[in-house]
Amino acid sequence: MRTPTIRDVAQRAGVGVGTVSRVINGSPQVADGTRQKVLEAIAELGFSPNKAARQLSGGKTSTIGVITPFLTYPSFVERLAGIQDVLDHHDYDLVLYSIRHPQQTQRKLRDIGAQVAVDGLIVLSFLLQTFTYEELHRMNLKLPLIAVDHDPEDYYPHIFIDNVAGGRMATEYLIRKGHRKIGFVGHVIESAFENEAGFTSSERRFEGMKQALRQAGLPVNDQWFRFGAPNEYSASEQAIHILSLADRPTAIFAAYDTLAFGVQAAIGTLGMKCPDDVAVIGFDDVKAASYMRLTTVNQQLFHSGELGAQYILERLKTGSFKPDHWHVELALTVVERITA
Amino acid sequence: MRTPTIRDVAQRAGVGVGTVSRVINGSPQVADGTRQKVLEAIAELGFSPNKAARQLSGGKTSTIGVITPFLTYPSFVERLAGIQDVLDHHDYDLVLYSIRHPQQTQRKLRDIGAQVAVDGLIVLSFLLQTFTYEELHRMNLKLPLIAVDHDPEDYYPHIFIDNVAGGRMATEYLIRKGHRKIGFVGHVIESAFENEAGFTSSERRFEGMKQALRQAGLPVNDQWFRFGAPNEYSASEQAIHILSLADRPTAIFAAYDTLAFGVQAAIGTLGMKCPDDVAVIGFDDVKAASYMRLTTVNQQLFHSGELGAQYILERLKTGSFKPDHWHVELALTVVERITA
DNA sequence: TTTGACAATGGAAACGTTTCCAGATATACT
DNA sequence: AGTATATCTGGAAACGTTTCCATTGTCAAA
Repeated sequence: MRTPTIRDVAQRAGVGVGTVSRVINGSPQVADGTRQKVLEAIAELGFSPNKAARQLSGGKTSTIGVITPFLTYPSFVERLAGIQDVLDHHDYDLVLYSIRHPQQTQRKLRDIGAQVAVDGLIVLSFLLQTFTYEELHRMNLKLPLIAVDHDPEDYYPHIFIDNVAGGRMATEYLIRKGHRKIGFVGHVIESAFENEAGFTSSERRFEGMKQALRQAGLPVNDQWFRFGAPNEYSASEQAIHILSLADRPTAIFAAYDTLAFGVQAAIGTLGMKCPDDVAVIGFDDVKAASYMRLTTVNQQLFHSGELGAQYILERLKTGSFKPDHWHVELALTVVERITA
Repeated sequence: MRTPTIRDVAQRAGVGVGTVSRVINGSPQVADGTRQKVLEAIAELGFSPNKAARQLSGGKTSTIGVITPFLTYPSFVERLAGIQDVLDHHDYDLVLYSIRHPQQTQRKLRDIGAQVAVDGLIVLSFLLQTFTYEELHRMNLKLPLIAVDHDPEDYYPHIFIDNVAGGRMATEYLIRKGHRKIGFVGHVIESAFENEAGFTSSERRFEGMKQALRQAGLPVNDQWFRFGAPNEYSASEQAIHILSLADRPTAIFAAYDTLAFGVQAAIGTLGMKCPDDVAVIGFDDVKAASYMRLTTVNQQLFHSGELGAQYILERLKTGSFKPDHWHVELALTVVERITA
């Protein structure tokens, strides 16, 4: 048997299709008795409105797109979870776009806009070059857009953190703990993709660290700063290098928690003890960090996703972003656990 | 200016809409010259077919749904990445459904089917009760379905592993390494959700372990087996309990890598060394396992996602699943690193 | 030249909603 | 009773494709 349409419902309830549509969409313009009949018919037939038709006719998709570069970074996933969570509560679907090559970005965005497959777009932990945002803005893409974990320079609303300040906080924490010789393990910008995409949080955090060091009159020793690929393994290698130096730091700041885990592993490998011989502080406060007892800088990953979804839904409902929601900075806090 | 429609393209190219449609869909029934004209018009106008209209008319959505219970388990994410990867190469979109309460499952599935929002569904690491599958089957849901990491008892095609055998492999590996006293840290089925959902890989792996133990004539000591929440922290607590026993095991098998990380942490906390005092083996071979140098059982997470997507796409193209693709068991291998 | 077969093309109908306008009915006021 | 007003309802048009059928043009064989 065919899946029932709105017309079947109308017939069964003995009303017109318009009325059924009004009931479905919660219009107040329906008499209670009529609404009741329609609701019954809907239940009896197990009717559920066809999404495509709805979309074609009304222009609404009940779908939000999320566009992200790498799926597997744990921080991305936590943000995604936050988004999914609020979308789910509002009966919105979430479609996931993932960009592999930066060249795709333009085309993909244009396609998404043209196909009208989503009502709005969350640009997650992304990394459009600013000029792309500018172009987007110029080509007047109709799609509401919000950036999470990136700063599109006032072209679009965004939720972001101050990475430089975060780097300072982490460093100052270590200084307060009595450390004078502090190292850094970060992410080198190597691949064309990451570079073009503007993947600079590691750099910014490092910048903050240097500021704090200088301000405290502590040594800024280039030998203690190493940059590699963004995974535990590489971080571990960098850390081993640093810690094998004759004159080695007593604490290491890792640009991401993932890197901090690698540093911890390195400390074990070298037969040292973590808080005692070398302290470690990370950045992000990924879920695993709490289990690993890593002292780190919390940046409200999950919440950033929630907020992004919330704001864009609100934008969809009211027609515009609230002025306060154009430039939302999330607070950072040092979470003290056992590694520093 | 309005976004261009197929009609605009037709007009510009001086042909009929039917012809444009044929060009878009790669029909061979178009003369080369005509095709050329149409292609040019498309490029000039920046036309991109409207998805909703296409869907409504043709019944195809170019979208695959993925339905999963918990977004944040790292193993789910890796599978998802595999799916995303092949979908992307075939220009399919991926929409993510996430189920919070098992009661939703039925309704959600029915909705997804009725709304015709996706062409096919990948039931990921899920956990429908078997009876749900049976019901689904009975209600003759038109949607092609494939299960990844779960076994819907021949009602639907599925990609799965033999968890019992995996548990045996892990245990036998430890035995081969000379261990005689082996503990287990697993996942207790506590919440109604997980229970109904049939979340039994931990149990099955434990079953395999007991088999191996018995077969080798080794002690099956209930004191060495502990079950808790599926996170590092809980695992760490369980491990501390086990390792504080006067008569303690020399090796621990953790049901998931995540748990193994907790066990490793516990070992550190207790001032023991990992391979020497207590060996640890995990299960899953999550990305982080390699960085953590965890010895574990690899179950081809990413590949399972790829396969699921591949098979369902094939099903969409050919109209049916290949017989070989109804019951696909993925091979398991012990990956030897440093923790055991 | 005629016929038949076939390739290429145009365009109407159909897909299932929402929206808008017109009509019907009920209510309130004079 | 008559009129104005407000509420409720029915149904046609529109959304942008795909698909199918009819038509035209071309070529080969008779």
